[in-house]
Amino acid sequence: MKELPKIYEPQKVENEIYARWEKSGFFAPENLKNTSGNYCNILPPPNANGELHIGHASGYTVMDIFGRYARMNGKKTLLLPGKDHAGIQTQVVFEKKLQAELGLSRQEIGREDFYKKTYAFCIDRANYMRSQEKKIGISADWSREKFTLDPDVLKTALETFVKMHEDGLIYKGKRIINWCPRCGTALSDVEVLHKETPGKLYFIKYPIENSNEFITVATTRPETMLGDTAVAVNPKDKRYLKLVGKNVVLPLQNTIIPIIADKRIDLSFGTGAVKITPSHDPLDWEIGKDHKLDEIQIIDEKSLITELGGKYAGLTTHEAREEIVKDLEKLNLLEKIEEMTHSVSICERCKTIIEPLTSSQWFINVDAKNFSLKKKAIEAIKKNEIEIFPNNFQKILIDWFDNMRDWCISRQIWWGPQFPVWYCENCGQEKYIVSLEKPTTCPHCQGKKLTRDENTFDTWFTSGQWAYTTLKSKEKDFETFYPTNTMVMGRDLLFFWSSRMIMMSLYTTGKIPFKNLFFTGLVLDKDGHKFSKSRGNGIDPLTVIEKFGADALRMSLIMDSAPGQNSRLYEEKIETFRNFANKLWNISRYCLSQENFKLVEEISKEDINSEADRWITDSLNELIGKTNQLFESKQISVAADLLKTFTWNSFADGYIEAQKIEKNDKMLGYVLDKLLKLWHPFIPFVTEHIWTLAGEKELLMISEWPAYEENKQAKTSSYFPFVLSLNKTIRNVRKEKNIESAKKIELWVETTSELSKKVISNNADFIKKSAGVSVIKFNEILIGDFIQRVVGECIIKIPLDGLVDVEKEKNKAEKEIANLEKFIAGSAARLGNKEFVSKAPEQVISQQKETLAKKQVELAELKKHLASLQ
RNA sequence: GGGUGAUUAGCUCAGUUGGCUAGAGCACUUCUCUUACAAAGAAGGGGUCACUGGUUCGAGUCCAGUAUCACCCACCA
Repeated sequence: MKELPKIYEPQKVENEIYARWEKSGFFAPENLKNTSGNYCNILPPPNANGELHIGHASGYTVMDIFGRYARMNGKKTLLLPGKDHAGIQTQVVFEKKLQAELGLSRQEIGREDFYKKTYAFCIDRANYMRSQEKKIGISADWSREKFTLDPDVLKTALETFVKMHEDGLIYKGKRIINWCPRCGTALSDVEVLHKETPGKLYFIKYPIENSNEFITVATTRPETMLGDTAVAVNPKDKRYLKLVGKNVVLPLQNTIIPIIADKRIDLSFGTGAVKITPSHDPLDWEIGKDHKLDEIQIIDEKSLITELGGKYAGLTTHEAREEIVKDLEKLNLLEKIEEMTHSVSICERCKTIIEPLTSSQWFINVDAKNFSLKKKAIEAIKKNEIEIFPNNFQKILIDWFDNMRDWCISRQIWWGPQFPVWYCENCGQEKYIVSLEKPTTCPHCQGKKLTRDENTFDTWFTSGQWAYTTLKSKEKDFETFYPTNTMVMGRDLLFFWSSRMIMMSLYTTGKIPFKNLFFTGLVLDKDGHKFSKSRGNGIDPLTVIEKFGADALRMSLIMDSAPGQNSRLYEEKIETFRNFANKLWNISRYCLSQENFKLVEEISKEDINSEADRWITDSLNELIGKTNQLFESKQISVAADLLKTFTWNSFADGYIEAQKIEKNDKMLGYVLDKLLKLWHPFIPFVTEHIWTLAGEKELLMISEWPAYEENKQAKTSSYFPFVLSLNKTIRNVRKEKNIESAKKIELWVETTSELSKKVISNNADFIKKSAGVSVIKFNEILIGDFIQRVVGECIIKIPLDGLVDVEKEKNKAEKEIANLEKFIAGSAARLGNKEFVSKAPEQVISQQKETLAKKQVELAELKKHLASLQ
């Protein structure tokens, strides 16, 4: 056996290990042998415009852990990777790049060229990101990797548009939408953020027609009054009841507009009277529609006042506001201005203030009569067809669907798939043709001059179909793997993505897209802040991997966190897992250094010789059972924690130390074999590396997951822990009395328990060696100074002439007696309680009785001890 | 305005059908370079599980309310 380095160096082996996995072909499901059942996770496609960040790494780790677990459990496993073209975001990123590097705007290079260049940019980024994904260790099938703009993927997505249009779920209409003046496009509701901003509330007096009276309205945006077509009050508002039905003269515009009543008006806000601007406010637009009010668009798509704004035409909204306020003051129509904070809508991507506008856009009717997307989704979720982790997100999602409004899917950007919609020069915009291919003639007038709709799709329209557009690249994959098993995503994508996938999939395939939906929380920095460029607190996954190894990164991302909960990442934390990988490495190094060591899959009864052997095999079996359970309930961080405790405390500190005295190489090989397998999903690199060093030819990645023996008796497994606690007690005494490690001590045991005696005798060598004991005596009379402790049913005495501090010993004993008495009192009271005895499960009662008996023995011994000290 | 989550050791957090004299890692104290590992080993200190009630034989765990923090949603003109 060649000399192995003392310290595990992931940097030197990870790339090579990944290359072996890839070369083996086992990332592709069809190459896996003896499979039963399928497992599929379509990986969320990251935006192909940058690089991986720690959030991606977090999700990928979770997916890979589940994927590797499934593969080792004999499932035909497919993790399908991909990239997203990410419409608006990529356009924003690439426009900046274009400006910075070439000083050009997209308009200057033109739509076609811009598209080509952006495409090339995305492909380039995708290649780079793929190399990052491999570094993390994702066992994905790269031969199936997809891009949202791949022709086959896109075709499936666009076919959905055609079908939805045929089914009447798509309509084009002039409605109020969120307009980003910087991006120059409409946005859906979820792409708009709200920010609390200080502002002013202007109280403006509107003169009532043919009267000297006024009605005062309050607004934060006085400039929109140019487009007012009504003033509304609540029908229950007694203050204004008599004014309903009358008209007011709209100041500055001098038009006559009505006073209407609408129950959506809040009596308590402002003056209770609201100016209605249907063209520039969502609520006003709805009220306007219901009351058949005119829509006057006075702000254009560049945030400038239109011709309809009279003398203010051409001003920016900001300039117009100042002018209007001045003019109102001159007319003595401005009653007052109050300071207030209100929430302002901003663009999710570029943070520009959103301008609500009426505009002609394409929408999906999410609540159509023949197929209500939202109702179908709610139904599926309520029926638990999709299990959501954490479970409480179910309610949040249902509430969101309940309130979902029609989905605006058209964007006026250049980057993204264009609508498969055509217009004929003769027939105009009203009579459009929906068709994947460009029609040769207009079906209405046979005209031949056809142009394509310039709109591009909302990114979420294509990524919302990702679960099946990817699989449909190979029809057989779709049949085999759909619906998929697991979907993992960040909680920030709850509304953006999970919701859309559920709706779109139910519509197109009639089935849910995935059976399990697992949300990861946000990864935050040490102080709980989000990672951001402006804060400069980013942690680059590759830097971490270079410094600590991919396994350490993976562990630090999934530990200390429950589904949907945020977690914090910082170097000290990553370091502890680097240390763990090194511990496992050294455990293995020790095992490998043993003479006839090899990994063993099975052991027989004859291989179990000592208390320690029995204990470790029983505990290992129990560990496997618990790990399986935890995997099933998706509690991977708890599972990893359990594995860690077993590996470090039970195996390394307990078993291996004992095994040094009573050798059993076969047992070492057995436990290590199982541990490498159990650990593999979490820390695939170091486990695969050790596996190979141990002489295995097949890859650990496709080895069989350890079997749990359900009916295994574990009666004797508590004997060895008793030996360990005996050891600990002796060491504690040594420590307390400052006995140098070279000095041997005697151990006098007093016990009536034959079993305890037997267990101690059986493990005498181990106790002697590891606790520095020269001789063990049973039930003999000891004369002279000694320290006494109680362990289980034994009193142990350690003769120490001149070292015993009687006062200290007394104090210690008294304190312990008080503790025990308190516990015994409580326990006895419980057992004396008829209700407890009749209602608690048998197991709890017997356990309670057992503990009580033990503690009573201890107490009696301690009291004897105390008496002897008097 | 509505909702969700959090509140457990100095710090970061686990604790999923209620059975716990409440756990881990880091940090801390003391000792040890003992032939797998100082990125380690050994021993130890540290918590009325935010608060108030309730249900229960039994509550960190379930219910109701309160407080603080965080996040999300919203058509607050």
